[in-house]
Amino acid sequence: MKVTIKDIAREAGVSVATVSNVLNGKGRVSAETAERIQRIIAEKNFVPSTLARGLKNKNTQLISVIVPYLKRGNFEENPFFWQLISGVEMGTKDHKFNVMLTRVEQDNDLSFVQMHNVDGLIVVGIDADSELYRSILALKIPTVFMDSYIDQPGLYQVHNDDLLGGYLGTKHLISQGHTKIVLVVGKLADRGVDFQRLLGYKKALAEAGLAYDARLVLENGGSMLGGYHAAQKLISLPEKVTAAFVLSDIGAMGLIKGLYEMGKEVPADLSVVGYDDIFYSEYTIPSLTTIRQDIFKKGKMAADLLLAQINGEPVTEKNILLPVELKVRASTAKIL
Amino acid sequence: MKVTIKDIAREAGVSVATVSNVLNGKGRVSAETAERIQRIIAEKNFVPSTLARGLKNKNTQLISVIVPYLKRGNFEENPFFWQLISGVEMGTKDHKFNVMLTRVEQDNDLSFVQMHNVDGLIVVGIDADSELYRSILALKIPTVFMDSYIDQPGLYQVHNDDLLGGYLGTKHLISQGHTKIVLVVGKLADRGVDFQRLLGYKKALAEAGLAYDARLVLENGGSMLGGYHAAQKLISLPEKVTAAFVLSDIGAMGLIKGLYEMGKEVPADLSVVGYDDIFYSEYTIPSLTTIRQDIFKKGKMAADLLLAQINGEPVTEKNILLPVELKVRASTAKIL
DNA sequence: AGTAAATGGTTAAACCTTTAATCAAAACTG
DNA sequence: CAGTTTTGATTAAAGGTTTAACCATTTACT
Repeated sequence: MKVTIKDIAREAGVSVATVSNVLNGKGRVSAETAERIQRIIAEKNFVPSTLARGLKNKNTQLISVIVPYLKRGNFEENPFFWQLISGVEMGTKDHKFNVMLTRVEQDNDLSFVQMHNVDGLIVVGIDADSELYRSILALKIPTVFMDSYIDQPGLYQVHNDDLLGGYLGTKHLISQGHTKIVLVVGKLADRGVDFQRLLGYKKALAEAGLAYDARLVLENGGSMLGGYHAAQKLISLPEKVTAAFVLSDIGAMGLIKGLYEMGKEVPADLSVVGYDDIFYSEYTIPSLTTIRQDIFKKGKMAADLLLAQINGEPVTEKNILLPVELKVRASTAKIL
Repeated sequence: MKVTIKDIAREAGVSVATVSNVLNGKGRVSAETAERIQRIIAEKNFVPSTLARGLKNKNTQLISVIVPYLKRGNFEENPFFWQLISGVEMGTKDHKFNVMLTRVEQDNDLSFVQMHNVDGLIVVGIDADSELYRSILALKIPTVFMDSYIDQPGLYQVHNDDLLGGYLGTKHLISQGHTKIVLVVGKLADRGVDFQRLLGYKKALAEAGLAYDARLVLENGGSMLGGYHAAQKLISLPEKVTAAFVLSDIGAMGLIKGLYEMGKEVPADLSVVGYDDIFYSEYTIPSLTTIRQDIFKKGKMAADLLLAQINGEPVTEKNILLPVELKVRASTAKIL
């Protein structure tokens, strides 16, 4: 059936310990023996069982990406997550690690971690105030948090510079003469990614001597449909706004669509800035001005950081802040 | 450290065998004892190790989704895959199975299957003529093929009715008066998804008494960029075409963008039909007429089929054909 | 030559479960 | 009451690998 280390040992006329030693480059084994064993391994296409290994060593070469529960659709809809996961997969592949994808529902069931002896966790966008967060910490296994802004020293975290992103997007609009700028956010909290971007938004306003108006901040615009609905809210605002900064590209797409259906043109009637620079942003009509964050790279970074943590390697910086960049395209224009 | 079956046994004052028995509902154990053990298990939050279990039983509650190598970007770009995987994840979750995501590169390295003792495989869009396909079969583990149209009885396969899809999209355009219809495909082969759709395209043409013209079939249009380039090819065609049927929504988005940049309007100058009905298709401008396939459901179906296979349950039909549907939106219009 | 050190291995226990085989006690039989 | 069946458990082996502790040769040193 399945070829085991025993088969190799028998074939090579040595003990299993010796085979194990050449497998792991440990112990003492002569060059010839090692070579012979290697040859037989290749010949018989032997792959050591991670199960048996893990049982002994407590490691499984398996990490898990946890995406907190989002209502169905939202998750699949946003390429952001997929690019991220793709980056993680890429980052682990070279190190012979595999990635398990696990969507944790409201029950916060993390039993798969113990079941599969997962070596480490990458957690995306979690609230430090949640039950899930506490459960994850209780696991006491190597973990990297992404896009979570958890205010606790010692944690491994990866972010893009969201404050800067919020600032750049807003500043760009201001530089085009806009003064009434709607900010469309997913969920407003006193921490997290959107909060940081809001800080950047405020900073840019303040720098330009513009007053911050909380009524211009529209919530629940994180999804396509959310952005679409935000269009109506935006139109019915008492003051006349000339620009919108939507904190996700898919939200921006929804918003533009909503405006379009109400006869408003982008950017003629309203300038729109998105956030993320997903693949589609270049291909929408009009193409989307947005804040670019290298999502793929972020995923890869998180993987690197996690593997370093798992292998007990020292890292210079546990808290990584990646750059963002303003991509000016066709959805924003100077005010007349 | 980690709580094991031994800890439970000690606490309950029984042997580990007894604990194992209540865990698996086997053997004979009195109601009281069983209850006491259950209580302690819950109390101590004990989860049996899949590693140890798998070592004994040869099953790991782990399946893997294999996406054949695609050039980077293409994979993350197409929400199709993600919806699919999301469906798979959903389909396995209830059965306490977990999903490993594995991108197989050109090296066709499937060693992770043996390493992790993966219980089953879901393979997306593979060519029956490839090395990878042969390697997968050689594994001799439960497998479901999706979107592969492998002409071999006994295999578990899931498809949408691609021939019908090709037919419906073409017929829709013909019904609007179009006679010169470009077909933009990913890769033309003598089998597979695109081939089936091509068959449908031809069928609709034949039915309408229109001649099939191979020059109207444009290749390499499966990605966004591919669709974008297809726009130029389309324009420079000797005959004047009035419609395009692009066999992926993202390709259609690219095409529309390409046309737009060359001053051509959709649907005024050219009608466009896409394929897949991904999330964005409703939000593009103009919204995209497309062939809807329930991708999420397809993923879930594949998962169900795989689990049935793994558990040795009888299935009535190994070869599942799911329906497709024409969604008429704004990117197609009657010819003047 | 006699001892010490290096070389190339082997043995056996451990990791955590499952399960077939076994056993003792209790509950039935007639 | 002696024998049989049922009940409720236990023991021990097995699954594939790693690794510390050993051991027998060979080589090096004075």
